[in-house]
Amino acid sequence: MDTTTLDEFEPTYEGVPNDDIDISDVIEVIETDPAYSNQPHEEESKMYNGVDQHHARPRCVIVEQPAQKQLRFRYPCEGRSAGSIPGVGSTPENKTYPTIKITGYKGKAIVVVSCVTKDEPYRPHPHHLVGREGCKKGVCTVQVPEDTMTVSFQNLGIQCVKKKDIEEALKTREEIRVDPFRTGFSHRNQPTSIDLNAVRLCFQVFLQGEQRGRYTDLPPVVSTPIYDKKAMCDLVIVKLSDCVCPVDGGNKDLILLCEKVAKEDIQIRFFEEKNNEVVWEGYGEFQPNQVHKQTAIAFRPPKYKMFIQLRRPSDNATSAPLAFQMVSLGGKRRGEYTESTQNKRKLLELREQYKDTPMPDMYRNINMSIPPMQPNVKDEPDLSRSPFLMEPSYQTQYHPQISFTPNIPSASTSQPGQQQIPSFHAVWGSGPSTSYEVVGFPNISNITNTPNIPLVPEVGTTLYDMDSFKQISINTDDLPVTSLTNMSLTDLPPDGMTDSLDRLANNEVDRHLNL
Amino acid sequence: MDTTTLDEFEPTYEGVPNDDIDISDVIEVIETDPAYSNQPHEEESKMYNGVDQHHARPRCVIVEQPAQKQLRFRYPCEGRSAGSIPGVGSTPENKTYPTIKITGYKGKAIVVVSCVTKDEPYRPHPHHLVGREGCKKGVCTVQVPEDTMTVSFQNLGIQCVKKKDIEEALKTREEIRVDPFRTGFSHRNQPTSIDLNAVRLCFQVFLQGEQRGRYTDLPPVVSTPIYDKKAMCDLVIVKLSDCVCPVDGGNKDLILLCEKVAKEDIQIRFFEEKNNEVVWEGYGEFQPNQVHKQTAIAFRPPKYKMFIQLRRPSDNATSAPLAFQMVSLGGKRRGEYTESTQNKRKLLELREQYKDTPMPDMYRNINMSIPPMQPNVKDEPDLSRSPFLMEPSYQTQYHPQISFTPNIPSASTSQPGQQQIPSFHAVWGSGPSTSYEVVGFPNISNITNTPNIPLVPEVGTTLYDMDSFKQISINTDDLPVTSLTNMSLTDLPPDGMTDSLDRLANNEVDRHLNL
DNA sequence: CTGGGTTAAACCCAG
DNA sequence: CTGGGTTAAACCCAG
Repeated sequence: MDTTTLDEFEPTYEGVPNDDIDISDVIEVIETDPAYSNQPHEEESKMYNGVDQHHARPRCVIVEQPAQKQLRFRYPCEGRSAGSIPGVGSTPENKTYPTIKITGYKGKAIVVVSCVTKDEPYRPHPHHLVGREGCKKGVCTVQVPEDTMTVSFQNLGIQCVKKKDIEEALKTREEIRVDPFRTGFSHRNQPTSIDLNAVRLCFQVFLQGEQRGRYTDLPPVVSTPIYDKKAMCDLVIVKLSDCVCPVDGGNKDLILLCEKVAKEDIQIRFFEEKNNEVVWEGYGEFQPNQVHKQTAIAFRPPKYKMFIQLRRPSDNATSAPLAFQMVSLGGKRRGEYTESTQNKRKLLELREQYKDTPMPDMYRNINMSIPPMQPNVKDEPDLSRSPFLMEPSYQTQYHPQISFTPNIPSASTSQPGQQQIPSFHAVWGSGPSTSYEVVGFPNISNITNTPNIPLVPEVGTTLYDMDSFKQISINTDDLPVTSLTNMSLTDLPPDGMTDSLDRLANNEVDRHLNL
Repeated sequence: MDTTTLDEFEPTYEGVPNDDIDISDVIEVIETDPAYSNQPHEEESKMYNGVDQHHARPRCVIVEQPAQKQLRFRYPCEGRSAGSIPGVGSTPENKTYPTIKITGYKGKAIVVVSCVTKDEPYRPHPHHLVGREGCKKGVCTVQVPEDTMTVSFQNLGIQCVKKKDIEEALKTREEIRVDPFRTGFSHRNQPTSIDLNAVRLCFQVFLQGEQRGRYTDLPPVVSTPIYDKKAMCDLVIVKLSDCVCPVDGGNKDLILLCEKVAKEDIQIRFFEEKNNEVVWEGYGEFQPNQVHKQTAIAFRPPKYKMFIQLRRPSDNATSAPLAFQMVSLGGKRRGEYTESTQNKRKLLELREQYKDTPMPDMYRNINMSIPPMQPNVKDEPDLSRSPFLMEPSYQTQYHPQISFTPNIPSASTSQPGQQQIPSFHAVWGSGPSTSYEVVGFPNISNITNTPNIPLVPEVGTTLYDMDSFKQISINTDDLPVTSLTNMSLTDLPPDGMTDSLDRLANNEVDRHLNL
């Protein structure tokens, strides 16, 4: 192995970067080492100073990766510090920074940090590392403290070059001979091939050999990619115009405000979970041109789609499933009828009331008439043209709730798994019918024994009067039930279940103020 | 008066710009004329060639002003033509261009067009005029056809300089001595003082004197300002999340998508017109930070506010008005009750049906109980804390429609007064009551004579069944009317009245495709 | 000074 | 080639 004399290297006190190191000299190691490559350096360990060379080969290990998207790259023209790359695990209370540790060696060492391209081969990246300490000509050179053999880079910013300056920046890099993977600098001539929104940190460690001033290099190590926060922002729903919609998606677009998205690369995913498993998902319908200025999307919620099959409880046998789409009556002739919906609050109350009563899953045990559909029903049958639509029997009396949960990152920390998940509610529309969602419940009489309906209901009991009335109509079957079909969930104020999303729909745009 | 020899001036055939004119020489006129100023040139007319100097002083008149915001200024780096400024009156069918005419003179003349600042004094503006013909060094020089003495500038684009290049651009302008109002070029040192988003065209006309090659200048004329289309765009509502809301504004924000607006300088105005007069207006409530990325606004619709007073028809005497705010019952305790609304379609039908029946204005002749409010009611009484709120008598049975009209510029032309005005509907909420909006109508029996209500209404007649049922309940007064109070207008599909806005809410985001 | 929103400058796609 | 949307670069405000 070659070692290199680093004449000017004058170690300062431990742990403090040495601004006097001339990178070119450190780089000499690389330049003059014919065996240098990306492969493990098999022979090297034996000559390291102070190493137990039989138990551990000296290595550079990244013990704290840089955060991926926490830092905005800054242009030189912004005339300011470029900030500090935090560590992945950094929190406001416990800040961390990208950190490396040299294992299998104790003694003098120098680290040179530079930007390389995100993708292999890891070419020198024109962006500059800047910071209070050790940064010169876009690379950062620090002496490793001998007690810990660990360096935490507390002030490493990324100063991005503009396209026009790529060539110049790479020329500089070539001059100081920082090309960790020996890829050369030919990419300087295809400036557009370089992704300016992502870099990796590359750590090159130089160990002092037996003679003071002579150094040997370890294989370079690259970090996980770092993305420019400005370009690659997290997906964030800032606000939603509505937090309820009919099960068939309705005939009105919703509007979602969001952080910058690319109109050709964005979806709105609705999903339903049960016991932590996704039991249903659907996507908001919109064309790329419905993405407004990259920050808002007008879309139609998905239809809640399901299948129908026979099932025999004794042996769990099932028939082949048929696609089955529930539509509100309003869907029959678009624009013709009111979209009637069901009182969610009441349903929840009923559920709560009967939650200990053994009964089949509400999602299946329903009093529903099934039209004689063809076995090979298309995935999305155009029910508006179905002959069965005119069948009264097709008018469903099924009114469960579904909820799905847009992914809302919590405000300040981006810890996965700690997200606040407001829910969005689809509501079952209903046409005229004489039975209702409560048909799935036993003991229906329990909630229909309120025979005295005040003609002018007292304020504060309105809802209950309505329910009573409804039950009566269900049981007596002598009143047109159109009276039941117009409770609008969209008019419902938030309750416990919709509260978080309602906040989103009403206040979340202010979050920048409140953080 | 001085005249100037324009040695190199070789007139080409009429009406065609002469690229060979050296502007500097034309400008000599200005430079060497000590009397030159912004004031009218009193003495000049007598010496013009071919002029009836007793009847008209030669003048340059702008016969077609440039369009104000139709052209995007282009940077040199965009490497392309900068387009053509249309005339104010330009339409796709009949394109016009900025045009000047020289009156009171017939003969050889040259026009020099350059950009000056929007505000007085009209200093040379660094932006360049570019175009196919006659444009050099940022100014345009054209020979005036002698037959018409009119020049229409069919290809005049504005190439904007970037801030850094202001100084250089003004230096060039100084070199060619184009400074129509003799303001000098000192503003070159305060580049930030120059508004780069607006210019005026300045026309300087030089008349050929008796001797060929000798020219005299007319007072410079400036056009109306031209704004960079990119910077100063028209206010456009692209989409609205909802086209109905409760009269009290509701408890849900609406979202409006728009073209770029400044968050500190934008309002959402709601207004109601009657016979072309604005009878009510209100503003959407939002904070500047509710403006999302300059292109969307989350806001709360205004409350529809009114006053109450006594009026004696015989002499038109009126009492002092009291402020009166109608609220839906849902407003009483937020989150407590459903926001009940009224079936707008039916109301419209009723109106249509009775439109020829003499009756008082629906907006006043209503069966409404008024709580004993204090004379000095605040403008926006906090009704949620009012003791009267608990009074059943306060529950209004008043259900008119109000509509107001967001200002939607028509797509391609910006002709004032030719706008398509979709309407937005506020709906009156209602609590339980035994009478309804129809109380204002005579002959109520006319619409209640449908005694046979099918128990299972036929599909397609649902709405009518509902109406029949409702009327019955109104007349028999023996059914709880909660059944009536839950027809959600927000669930209503568009009808004729809401159609245009509904299209806005659903499709307008696509308009870029369809134009 | 920082984070981060907004504007000005460049770039580039679709018709 | 155009109009006009989008990205990259600069600028700048508020805490």
